[in-house]
Amino acid sequence: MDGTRLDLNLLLALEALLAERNVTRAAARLNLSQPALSAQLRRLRDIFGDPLLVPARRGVIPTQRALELQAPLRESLRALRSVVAERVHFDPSAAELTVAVAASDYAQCAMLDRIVEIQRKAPKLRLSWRQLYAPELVGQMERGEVDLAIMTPNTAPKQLLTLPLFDERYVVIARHGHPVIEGSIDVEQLCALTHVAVSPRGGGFAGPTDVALAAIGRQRRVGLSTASFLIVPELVARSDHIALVPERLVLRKSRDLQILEPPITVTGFTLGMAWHERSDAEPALAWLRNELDS
DNA sequence: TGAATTGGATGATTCGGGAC
DNA sequence: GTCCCGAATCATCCAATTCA
Repeated sequence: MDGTRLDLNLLLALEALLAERNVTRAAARLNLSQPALSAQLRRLRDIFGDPLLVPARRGVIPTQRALELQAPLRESLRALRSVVAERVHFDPSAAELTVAVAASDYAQCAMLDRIVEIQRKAPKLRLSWRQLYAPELVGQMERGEVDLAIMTPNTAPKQLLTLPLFDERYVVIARHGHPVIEGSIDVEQLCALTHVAVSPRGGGFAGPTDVALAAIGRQRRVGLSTASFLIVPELVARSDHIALVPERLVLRKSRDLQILEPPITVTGFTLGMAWHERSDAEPALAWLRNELDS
């Protein structure tokens, strides 16, 4: 390899090519024309003495050498971006930008206080919430359609960087004046009453509650499945149904609902953030992540 | 300061492979 | 066989940089 001919732009080109696996899209990502990036790829091949990316059915696929380069290249560029970013001062009070955040409606609800505080500190910051769909998240972030995702880190795509924010637990909710439930609930009542369940993708009737019940040889009846978390407290408040929901969803709902300790152990979850390496050193996004984590 | 070099853009073309 | 897509290449031009 002839290292004297290597410049940073070529490494950025290789990074984009490895991420997109398509010369045309990688060129668009770098704001270059396809022939210009093709020429950079030619120089990279010349320098590394390896084809690096070879034509495939759709786009290009990396050679073994290119795959070996991918991780160290990512780390090196990340370090370089950090060095540059440290010198850029971000002023939240004056910053005018729009940040796209993917999250479930529960996650939006859970982060409400922090969002209000962030918008107080950065009044010109516009947050664009969009529905979280994990399988498309990496592509959305690579295309710049999503800057940050609020999700459980263990379900985040492996290509993304993650940071846990807080642990969440489940509580049982029932309406005040419920004919059966008053102040507490036992396993018999939990299994006898009709539940409202959330299935973000729609149509599902099983969740962590069913896993916990199955572990003790019991089951429940889900009478209503909804794709939205936010509607569940309202449904429970207006019916004799009950629900197991993340605690932060109903923290301010005790006037309308009884919030009860579950009679079984339902495994909670960790809510966190996920973001793409390309925005890791972005000062505004780094500031936002730091605020969400505070 | 002007020539040489470098890198990128544009437009056109070729080539290979897949879909129909 | 034809069409489409994507990669690669070529010719030409332009702007920025380097160097004598």
